[in-house]
Amino acid sequence: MAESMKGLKRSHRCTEVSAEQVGEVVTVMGWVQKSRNKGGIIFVDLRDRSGLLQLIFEESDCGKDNFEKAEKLRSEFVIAVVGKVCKRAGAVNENLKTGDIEIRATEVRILSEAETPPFPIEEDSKTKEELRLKYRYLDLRRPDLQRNLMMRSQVATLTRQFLSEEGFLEIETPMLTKSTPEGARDYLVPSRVHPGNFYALPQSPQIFKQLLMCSGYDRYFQIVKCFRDEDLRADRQPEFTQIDMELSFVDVDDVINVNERLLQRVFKEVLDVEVTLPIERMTWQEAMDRFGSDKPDLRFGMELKDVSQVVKGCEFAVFSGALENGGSVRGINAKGQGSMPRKKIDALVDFAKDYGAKGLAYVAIGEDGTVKSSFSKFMKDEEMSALVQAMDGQNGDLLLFAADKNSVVYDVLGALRVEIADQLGLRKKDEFRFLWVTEFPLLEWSEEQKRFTAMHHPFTMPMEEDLALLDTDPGKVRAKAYDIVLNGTELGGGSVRIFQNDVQEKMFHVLGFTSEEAYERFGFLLNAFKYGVPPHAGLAFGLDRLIMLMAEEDSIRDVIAFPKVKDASCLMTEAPNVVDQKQLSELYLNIVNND
RNA sequence: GGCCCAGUGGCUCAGUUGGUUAGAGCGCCGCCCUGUCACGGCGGAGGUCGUCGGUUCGAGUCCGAUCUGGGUCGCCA
Repeated sequence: MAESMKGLKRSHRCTEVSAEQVGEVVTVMGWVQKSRNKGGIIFVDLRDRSGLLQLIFEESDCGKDNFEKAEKLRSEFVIAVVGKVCKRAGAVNENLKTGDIEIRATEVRILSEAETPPFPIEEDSKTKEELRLKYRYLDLRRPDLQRNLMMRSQVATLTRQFLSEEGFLEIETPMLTKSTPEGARDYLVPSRVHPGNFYALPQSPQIFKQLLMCSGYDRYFQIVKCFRDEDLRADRQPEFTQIDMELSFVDVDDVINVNERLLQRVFKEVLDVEVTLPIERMTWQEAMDRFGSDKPDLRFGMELKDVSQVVKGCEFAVFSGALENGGSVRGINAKGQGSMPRKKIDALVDFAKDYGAKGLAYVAIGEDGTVKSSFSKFMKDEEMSALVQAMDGQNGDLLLFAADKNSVVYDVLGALRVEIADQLGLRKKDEFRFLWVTEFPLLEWSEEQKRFTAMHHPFTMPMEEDLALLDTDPGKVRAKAYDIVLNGTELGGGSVRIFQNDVQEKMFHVLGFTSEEAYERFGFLLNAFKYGVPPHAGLAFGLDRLIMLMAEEDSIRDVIAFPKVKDASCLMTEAPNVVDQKQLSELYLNIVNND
């Protein structure tokens, strides 16, 4: 028995009504948050995306029929109310933006009744995410998610504004495109017209945006969905959104400059947070040496120290063995954690093992200066004190050491550093520490494939001074690649692209592609480059991660309207799902029975 | 694919060393209440403890498997 809203027009959102309108008649529409029936007087909190507004019903104002309707109101009913804005006669509610006023209703219409929702529609929900995602349309009514999505919209709008002012053109690129099996796993779409052939959904518009540079569009951007068929994480979804851009006639500094100004604008306007420019920069090597990570969290210290020289020659086989195999021994100093219970230290050792460490050596320095260590029996006193001194170990500190090949040592200590900071509450969400990480290695050795693979992608320009190394020592070549890091999260990354055919061919050669293979995969790009290509460079932000950090959330699921769960399914729509045999046969596909 | 955590009325949880009719708060339903806003008062309904199997005289509680969700390693050019 839903009523029509005919003849009514919403005049204000809930919190758009203020004390300035006292005496005016307004029409508000929204959801019933809560009804408090006192008998002869009924209070109703009305909710819309702007917030809450109190309605008050008395029979003397609205008449018998309307009052009886008001008595029937339950949570989540959708109603329209006409009434007069009044100063509150009773106490002011300090918790509400509209806490000093109320609407004295003269007419109410029940536009839609509602069943009791399966979980409370409220801020800071305690309800299991599983249930919230099944009823996402109800979850999205909650104020925190509404705030997040409104913030997301604001950031997107500001980004468009800013980039447009900077001369960027927004250009769309195809969603149905060609698989390029280098990199992440593709989502595939079967072609009906070409039986047995497949489109791939883009992992990024990479090649298209480079072609747009070839075509003279100069500065391109796009806020665009990208797809990767890999396992999910708190900050990884199979479909996610990038702020993607590419610029012609530029080098590293130009890309960095325009993007840090974009970040500055967005953080100022959305959060009123000042981002001081220029944003700090650090080479990849320095980031690894100091933080054991290519995306260091600068909100706290606990930097890595290389103590290989200090422990050289000691009797501890773990240390000497690592050094003999070309590795290193490094440590971090967890200040003031010397009294950490053995159980917690053991948990850290287990944590380190997850990252490939065979173990974790520690030195706990008591408040009185006594040293407890997992390896003291292998160390002479003077060796131990030299080590403690090298780590700047004070009374009450906990020193943790990893000894292995460098990549493992970095991984272990980098992760440990973050874990301990988390335990100590050093990662404050309202503190924003940006960092550019530059000079990434161009290539990394794949043990699995027994060849070099591109660390960024195969079109990344090597640094000029390292070009010669491509022939002699490819692993040492640094790239004109850069990542923007915020609070230990990779927010985005990009590179200057190769635009010279000879360099590109050399790159493919190092990657182990024959020219034929390279042409088969990227021929249209290589051909395009033959007809005049400007030097160009670009960058892409992960919009979901950006909003997650700005909204101080722990998962990008909280800033995506309809996210997927861990196994990449959607709990609400139950996608993916089976399709009709008819649909399949049109695609010349058959149901594969794995049983 | 591996490891870790969780799964008890609609929601959030408690459930002692396995032992009679499984509890609480909120929500829900009914009645009452003209200034509430965590409204209040009285009354009421509602669960067999994710699922399957096992141990036991007896299992929410122990064991195994499995499902679901989360975190993470691998993976993510």
